[in-house]
Amino acid sequence: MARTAGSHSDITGPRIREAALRLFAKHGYAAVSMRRIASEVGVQAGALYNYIPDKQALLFSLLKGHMDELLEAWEAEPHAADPLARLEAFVRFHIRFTLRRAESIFISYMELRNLEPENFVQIEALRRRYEEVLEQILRDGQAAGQLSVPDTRIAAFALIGMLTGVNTWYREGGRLSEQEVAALYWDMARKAVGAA
Amino acid sequence: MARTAGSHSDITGPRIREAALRLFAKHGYAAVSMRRIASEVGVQAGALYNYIPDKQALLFSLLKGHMDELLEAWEAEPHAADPLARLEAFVRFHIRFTLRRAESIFISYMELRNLEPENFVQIEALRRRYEEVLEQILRDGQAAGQLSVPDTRIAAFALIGMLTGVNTWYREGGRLSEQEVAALYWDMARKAVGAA
DNA sequence: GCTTGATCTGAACGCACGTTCAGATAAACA
DNA sequence: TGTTTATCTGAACGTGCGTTCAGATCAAGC
Repeated sequence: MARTAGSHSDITGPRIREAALRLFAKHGYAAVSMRRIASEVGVQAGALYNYIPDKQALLFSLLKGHMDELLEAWEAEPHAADPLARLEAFVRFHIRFTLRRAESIFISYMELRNLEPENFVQIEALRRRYEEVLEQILRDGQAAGQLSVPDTRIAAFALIGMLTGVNTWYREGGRLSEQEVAALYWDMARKAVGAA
Repeated sequence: MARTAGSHSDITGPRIREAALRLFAKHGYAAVSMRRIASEVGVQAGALYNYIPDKQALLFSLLKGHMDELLEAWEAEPHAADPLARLEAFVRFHIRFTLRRAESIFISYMELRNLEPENFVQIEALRRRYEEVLEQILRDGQAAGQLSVPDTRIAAFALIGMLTGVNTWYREGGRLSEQEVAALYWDMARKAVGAA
């Protein structure tokens, strides 16, 4: 669907990001050409440069946008005072986010290595902040005697790895609903950290 | 280190695979050129084609080799009859393998999407066979009343995700040894599946 | 209805890609 | 020592890459 010249700024901008996200997730950053993204949007490659300085900035913007959205969405979540309740909220939140933003989650793990150093450190810092959220919950729960893990830092990594793994097998319309998956993972996560 | 003409077949072959493995793991398949691999080996790009038909076959060969080694290494492991003991052996085996073959593990998750369809299905089948090993252990353990998971298939995915995640943070010479890491993960894995 | 300015086209830039192959080289064997 | 042959070089092939830019196009504001 070729686009004629004129003003489509409000449409084209978001569509570039959507197409890039989808294609990067499917084929990888390095394997996707600007021409391919442009053709998906229905535009010539040159037109992309009205919206982004270069390909690297496009990748960074996608990852930064994703991490910001992730952290903001967690902040917007109702915060229980009780550590165990907060852990359950975190697990369910993470599963939900992982399933609904599968492509973003995917590329923010896969494409870190394709970020230029100064972009990498920014994304890495945001990721650490998210991991820190979980670790703090575990520390609080441990202090409250509600759970027991050998090492809160490692436990945080282990839980996030376990939860994020859901997008290697989950397919919409499969045998389990999002709620059922969340319940299964919460059951295992709760036990893994030694909570009642 | 430029190589002069003549016979270095026994050296060059393995070195191509080692260089490709390292570079693919670091930068990704699509981002690594044949010239770059060749230069790492100390040879011109054309010389690679004495050893591999093309770039895709090189990737496939690395992934196939890795999966074969993984499955064979598990078979070679002493097999306890007791399901819980076998689960512990599997966890420790998987951690050990993940840490020692970090690059292979990494690309066999990351580069699946860069395999051509007929290559993909082969690797995918091997991966499923490995997952099936774990699921069978969980089923046996469940039948023996030694553990309790809500769904053996999902539990297998969750455990593998949790264990494999170790290579996102583990660095040799860090604060924990391989044995300590394995002990921590086994503690969490055991609890996660509701074993005593 | 005309002008302005944002938006897009289409061609071009230099460069690097995967792959091929004739010819140079040196190790292995007679 | 001379010959053979596996191995590697170096140049070339067509292709596609990210990016630039002059000029065409059209929506919006006067």
